[in-house]
Amino acid sequence: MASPCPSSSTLDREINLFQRLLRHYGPQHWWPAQDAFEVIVGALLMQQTAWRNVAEAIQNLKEAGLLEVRALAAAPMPVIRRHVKIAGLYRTKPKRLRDFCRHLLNRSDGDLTRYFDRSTDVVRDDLLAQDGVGPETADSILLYAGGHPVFLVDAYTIRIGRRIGLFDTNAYDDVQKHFETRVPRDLAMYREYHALLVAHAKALCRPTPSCNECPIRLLCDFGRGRKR
DNA sequence: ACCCAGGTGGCCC
DNA sequence: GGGCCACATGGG
Repeated sequence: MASPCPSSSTLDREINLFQRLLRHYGPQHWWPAQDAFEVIVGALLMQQTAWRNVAEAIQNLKEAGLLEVRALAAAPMPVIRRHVKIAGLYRTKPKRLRDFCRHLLNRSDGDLTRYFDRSTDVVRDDLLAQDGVGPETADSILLYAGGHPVFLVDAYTIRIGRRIGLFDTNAYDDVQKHFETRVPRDLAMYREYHALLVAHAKALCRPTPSCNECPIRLLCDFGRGRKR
C-alpha cells in the first residue's frame, strides 16, 4: 500500500523539532569525553554543576592518574575530594564516585564493555540502585557511555517541552515515554537530540532571555522561575 | 547580593 | 503521586 508521503508539516512535532534544532545548531558531538569511564565520571560530577567545573575536576583526576576504575576505587577519599572539590557537593560526590567504581569492579571486574553488555532494562536498574544515580544520570551513562538508546531527559527537556506544548508534566518517566513513543529509537539520533536541546537552552539563556528572538521560533522563554 | 548550573535523596503530606 | 529542602562550588 502506498501510504501518503508526509510533508514535513505533518510529521510529529517531536521529529520536526529535532530537524529544526539540527539544521540550526548543527551536530553537537556529545558527550565530550575520551572514553566510557570518563563519561561516567562526568555524569556523576555534573549534577547541578556547571560543566566548566566538571571538566576541570576531570582534568585534575586525569593528571593524578585517577581516571581509571581501579585507581579511583582505591583512592583515599581526601585525595578524590581535593581533585573534584571544584565541582561542588564535595562531601557527597567523591564517595559516590568511589563507590560506583567499586561496584564496577564487583560487577564486571571493572570491564565496562562487559558491564553494559546486558539488556537496557537490566543495566538501567543496576545503575539506579547506585547511590547518587537517579534517572537522568543513569540514562546519560546508558546513552553516552553504554551505547544504549534511551531518550535522555533533563530539566531543559522538560522546560522546553512544556513551554512549546509537547506535554504537561514534570515526571521524568512520562516525558521519556513521550519522546520514546514518538521518536524512532536510534542511538545516534537520541544522542544528538538531547545535545541539541541543551544547545538550544544555553543559546537562549544567555543572549535572549525572552523567546521573541528565538532563532528557530520555538516560543520557549527561559529561566527557572523563582526558587524559594 | 542574588541567581543559576545538563540532579539526587530524604522528608512530608 | 507531588512538593520542598539541603547539598557546595564558581560564574554571570
